[in-house]
Amino acid sequence: MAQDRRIRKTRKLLKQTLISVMKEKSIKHITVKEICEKADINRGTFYLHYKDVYDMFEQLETEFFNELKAVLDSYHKKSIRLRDTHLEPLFSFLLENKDFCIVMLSEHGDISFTRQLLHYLYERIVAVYGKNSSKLEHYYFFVIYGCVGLISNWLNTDTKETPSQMAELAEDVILNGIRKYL
Amino acid sequence: MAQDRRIRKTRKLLKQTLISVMKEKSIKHITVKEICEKADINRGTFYLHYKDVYDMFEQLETEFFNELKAVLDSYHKKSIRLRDTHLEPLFSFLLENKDFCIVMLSEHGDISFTRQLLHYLYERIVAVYGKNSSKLEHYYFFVIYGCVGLISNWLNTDTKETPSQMAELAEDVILNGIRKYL
DNA sequence: TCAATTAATGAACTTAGTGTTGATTTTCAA
DNA sequence: TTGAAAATCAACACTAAGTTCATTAATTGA
Repeated sequence: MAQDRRIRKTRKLLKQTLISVMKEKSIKHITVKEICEKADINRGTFYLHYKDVYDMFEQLETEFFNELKAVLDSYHKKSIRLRDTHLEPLFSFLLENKDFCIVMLSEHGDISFTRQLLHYLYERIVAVYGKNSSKLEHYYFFVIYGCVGLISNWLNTDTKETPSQMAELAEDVILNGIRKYL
Repeated sequence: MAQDRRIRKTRKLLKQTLISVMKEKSIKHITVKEICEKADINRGTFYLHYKDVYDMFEQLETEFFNELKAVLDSYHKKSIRLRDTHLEPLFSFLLENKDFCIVMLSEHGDISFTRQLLHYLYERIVAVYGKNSSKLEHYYFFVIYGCVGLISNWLNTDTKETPSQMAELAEDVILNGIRKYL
């Protein structure tokens, strides 16, 4: 964490402004000039912290995934069930960062956020179940993309379910499919 | 389809060039200038056809999804099985457009392609199984994202399986989950 | 094959955002 | 309170965007 209060305040303000602007328009049409004007921060100051809009975007991502990793690691081995060790804390963390996640996963976001989330889930599932056949690999991809779909739909329908309910639902569909619901 | 041969040739060349450049770098860093130089086409000519790089990108997408829709509609009701009526023709069409799909779904692509593909699959699944509870809605999102995951992994691992094999695999994991494979 | 039409080119131009610099002011931590 | 460092401000050169218009080349259909 940055020591100097000025640095903390500047970065926080720029971050809030970027997320706020992303609610209205796509990351690809956002300029450094616009962010700085809305944040009322000198454009030169922006360049003291970030190379460009995408560099800033990536730094926010990195921050987010480091936090996520720290949270999930703390749940290590307290229980045997997937839903307790991985799914429930995952959904809880996403709920805490709801606004951020919604814009990042939306059509205004960048493909790299979704891909990093997928990559992260992939690492987790391989760590738990190992890496065997190419067929199993296909299933892993199905499941991790599927979870991102669940997450996206959950966040965009006012998170009516609790993280715990979502974890149960996710575990069920991962393991048993949707046959019984059709 | 455009009548004038000059128009057809110009657009085809620009399309090939864009896809080729996207193999090396992300859409967000590609300029009109670069495309035109690589295609050896006057920059002014580009603006006769497209507003900007993203407008071009969107037009290619639209073309692609119109074709996909036409293909899938032709399989209507020939069989009762999901894998025959939807999955097999879907995988076949994607295989035919492999190069295009790989770059569009890659980290060099734009989020809008993935989202349009998801949107399209969503419409299909709702058409087949209807729209009931919010719980079922969650499952739909799980399944359609899951399919995109399967597609992405399949295309990026040299499409070792046939479209028919992928259709069977997809149907199985959608309906029954992955319990038996762990 | 010819004539009318229309697409593509080339050059010029304005506009807008980028990224950097250096001097100056403000804020911070110790 | 003071020295250090962050933020500001104005100025700068640079690059790509997007438009205009006169000119050249290619196409279609009669």
